[in-house]
Amino acid sequence: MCPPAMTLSTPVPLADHRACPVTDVLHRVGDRWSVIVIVLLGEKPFRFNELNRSIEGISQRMLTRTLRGLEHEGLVSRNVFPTNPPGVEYTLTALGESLLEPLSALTRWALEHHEELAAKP
Amino acid sequence: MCPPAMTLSTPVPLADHRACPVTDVLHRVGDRWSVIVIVLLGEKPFRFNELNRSIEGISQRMLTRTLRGLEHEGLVSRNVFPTNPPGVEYTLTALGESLLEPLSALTRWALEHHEELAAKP
DNA sequence: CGGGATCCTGGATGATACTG
DNA sequence: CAGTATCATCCAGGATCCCG
Repeated sequence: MCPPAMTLSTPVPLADHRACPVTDVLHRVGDRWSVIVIVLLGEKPFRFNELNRSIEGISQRMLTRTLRGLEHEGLVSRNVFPTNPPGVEYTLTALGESLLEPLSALTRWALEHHEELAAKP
Repeated sequence: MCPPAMTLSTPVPLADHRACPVTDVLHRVGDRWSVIVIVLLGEKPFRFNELNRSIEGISQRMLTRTLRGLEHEGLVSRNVFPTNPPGVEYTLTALGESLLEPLSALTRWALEHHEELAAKP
């Protein structure tokens, strides 16, 4: 790696994911929840429990971890409103929104071809 | 999920990955090696050990498993030549090649923005 | 409401050695 | 050359309880 800017085949050290931007990004976003959160936040801002309810199957713990991770990477921003009771709103950063587009390319492919993918379980 | 074909926010059951094509695809391809293999095979056919040498850090075991997985999903095809010594060549299927395009969208994003991603380790 | 802390499990991955 | 087999390890993820 890494394609297509770098010449492939000509070996490039990639001991860990960070050596390759593509693999790196996939590892940050390729987990079970990140993409779902990003796409949801691409629609509108969400509150914590609002997200928790919208994403079936996610645990509080993983939602917290996912949001913290995305926030830490600069894809999501966390805005606290000192109301009563306190409210926390999550939105995409500009960087996060820019990811929406390439993600939708994958989304389209998935919707168009997922039936062709053989051997589910 | 699942965007954008389905209305987001309006909860859709996604107990496991298979409930959402996008998440499903990300889970099949979002592992540590699959994308690398796919992109490499997008360039030209590869032999087993050729791949093994081209992908730094991969173990024989994981290369085997990754190839088997991709083959099983119909993204990669395995062609055996009963020569001496026997040779095995891996190529992308049509489906596999079709994945190359959306993948390159992510690739471009990664190359353009990976520096903006904060907090490596 | 919006989390944090703790314990635990399975699956993904690696190292090493062996084989047709 | 192209794998298989075995054992060990690591970490995402779930369950549960607690807190301001």
